[in-house]
Amino acid sequence: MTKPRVTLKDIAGRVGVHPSTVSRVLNPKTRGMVNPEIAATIAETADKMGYRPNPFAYSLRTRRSFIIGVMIPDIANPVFPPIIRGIERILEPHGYAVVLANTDNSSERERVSIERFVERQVDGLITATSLLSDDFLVDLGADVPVVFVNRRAETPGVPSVVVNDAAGIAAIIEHLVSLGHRRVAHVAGPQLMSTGKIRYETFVEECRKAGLATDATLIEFTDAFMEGEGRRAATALLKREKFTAIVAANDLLALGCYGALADAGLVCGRDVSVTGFNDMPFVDRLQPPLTTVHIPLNEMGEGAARLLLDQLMENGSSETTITLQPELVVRASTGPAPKVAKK
Amino acid sequence: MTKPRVTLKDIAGRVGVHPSTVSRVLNPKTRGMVNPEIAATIAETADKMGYRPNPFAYSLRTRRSFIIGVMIPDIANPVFPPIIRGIERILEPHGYAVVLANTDNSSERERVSIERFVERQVDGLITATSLLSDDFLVDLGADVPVVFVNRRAETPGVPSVVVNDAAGIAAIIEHLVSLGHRRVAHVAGPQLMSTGKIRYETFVEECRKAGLATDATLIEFTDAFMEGEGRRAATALLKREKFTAIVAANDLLALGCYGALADAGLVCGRDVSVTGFNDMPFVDRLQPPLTTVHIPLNEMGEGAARLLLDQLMENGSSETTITLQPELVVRASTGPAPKVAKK
DNA sequence: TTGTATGCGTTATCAC
DNA sequence: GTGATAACGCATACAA
Repeated sequence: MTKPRVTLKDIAGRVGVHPSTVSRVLNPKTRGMVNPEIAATIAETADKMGYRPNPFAYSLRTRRSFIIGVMIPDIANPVFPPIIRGIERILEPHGYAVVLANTDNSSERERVSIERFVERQVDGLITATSLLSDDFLVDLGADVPVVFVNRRAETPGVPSVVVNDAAGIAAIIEHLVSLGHRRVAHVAGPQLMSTGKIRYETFVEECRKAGLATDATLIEFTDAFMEGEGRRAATALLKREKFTAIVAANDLLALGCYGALADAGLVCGRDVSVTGFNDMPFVDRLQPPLTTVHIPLNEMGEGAARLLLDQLMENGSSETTITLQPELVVRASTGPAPKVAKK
Repeated sequence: MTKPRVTLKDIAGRVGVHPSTVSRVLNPKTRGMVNPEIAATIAETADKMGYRPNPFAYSLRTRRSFIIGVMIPDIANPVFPPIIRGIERILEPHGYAVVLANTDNSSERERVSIERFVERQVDGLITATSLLSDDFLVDLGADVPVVFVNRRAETPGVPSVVVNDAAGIAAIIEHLVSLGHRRVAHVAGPQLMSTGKIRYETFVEECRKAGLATDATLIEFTDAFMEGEGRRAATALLKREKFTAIVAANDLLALGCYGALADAGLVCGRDVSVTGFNDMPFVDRLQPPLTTVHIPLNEMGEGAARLLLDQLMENGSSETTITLQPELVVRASTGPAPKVAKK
């Protein structure tokens, strides 16, 4: 039942040459070294015998695993599957397999995941998480190239692919202003994450520019980009402030705002407008459909994979940071500011 | 920069023993063979030197990769992430890494993915896809244990974890009957998949038992469990039949039905009731929230992982099939049958 | 152009 | 109990 695998030696014996000759033929880079006729014979019988290179032997020899580690907070967050597929689409044709690690936004789990990746000798690492410092991620205690996705690297020279968060937030503010909103609250993301920080800072800046209310009490920070945190934050805001719209730092937080509004008996999109960020799958089917900023998740994954490949192939990696443009998508969760700000 | 990895030989040299002794100490199974004192010294210096076993050398020797392949149709389908996390939760503590393959419901891609997995010498395979025949999956041309998840294996003795589809469909029919529905349509899944087939057959059977209309024209088959197919099927049904409810074979198809109803100017849950299957994430937030059958996705993944571990550890795998119980979740997409069936 | 020899880092089978 | 040695399958520097 367990058919023993065909090895180079088996083929060599069959053809009557030395295993190293077979090795040369089967390796594209060295195939030119060998007599074309005998090479053809070897290739043919290798094929006939169903030869499959032993990845362990290969890796042991070359120290290349052809495995890429991808670290994300949580695959159940709809933002990540499209990114992952983008990564795979680029990497798979090059022979790389992807191993995922969910960190659940725990720096401890990030650390452990990285440890596992290094043990497994991954050839590269793409991380969409952002708790650990750059230093830690960049210097893994091994020579592993890293690419950040959806997170800006502080260390210069470290490749990353991000969206223009500032432009997205600016578009949201402009949209809300055009609807007549003057008091806009912000459910801010974790300030340890570059996305949370930039969106927050841009929010403040754009409100100021637009002449909107800038009370610090209109802002509530969260510990994680998760629905529960969004709900908590929005509830707190509703308790202490008056406003007609909430800008959430991402879709999941916006979803939490939906919950908080429902709790308070307010109608989202009429009493209070809500905006998200990311345009993750299915938010167009929510109740009400979410006004948000669309970001090209697939392209982000593809870009990250390409940046990684650049490093792996030692190409003078021309670009180091890819910045993608977001796009405002207006749906029913935003509407004209009510004359009297509810609660 | 590239610190060379510490090897057994390095440790041996440091302690003054032979590498094989170090190997014995570092392997739990053979540690008992060696003098406790020297063993302690070795373990200590190994730790101090930051020893990490080389997985390639280990795998080359033992033919175990500690990698499990997981084949799914599409990670962007919200049903799968919870299953995957369930799998990882069980497998990770045992040292296994998971490599995913998306097949996009293409048997060709399934074939290629399996090929890749076998090449990479995965220790086991979990598949949530269902296009290829059992024979093909079970006999991979290598000695790789397989577990099916969310698919019933035809070949006896092949482990699988499934839900009681029949019970789920029966609960839906009972629910609809209690709401006064008499003409119920079915958007059936692909009949090549066990879930599609069983749900269809149960639908027919339960309608008969309940005395509902059983016209064959009330049923439309789809080619894939995808939103677009659901929309197409529901549109076709609306064109040719009268009914007050649609039972979709899963949530994604139900989502397609939403679209078709909207196209036809009908209000889901009032004019026509719609039900799904799976209770995938976010369907409780749809417009309207979807009445569906909840299935324990996490447990399915965990169960599959456990069945696989049973095979990997050569435990006399006691059970071979795990059947989980589904649960009807009533939401706003179902309501009382309107007096006059809207087209 | 091809064969020889060696080593990648382990585990396992021998002796001692 | 421990050391020596071979072997896992491959790539490659060197020799021919």
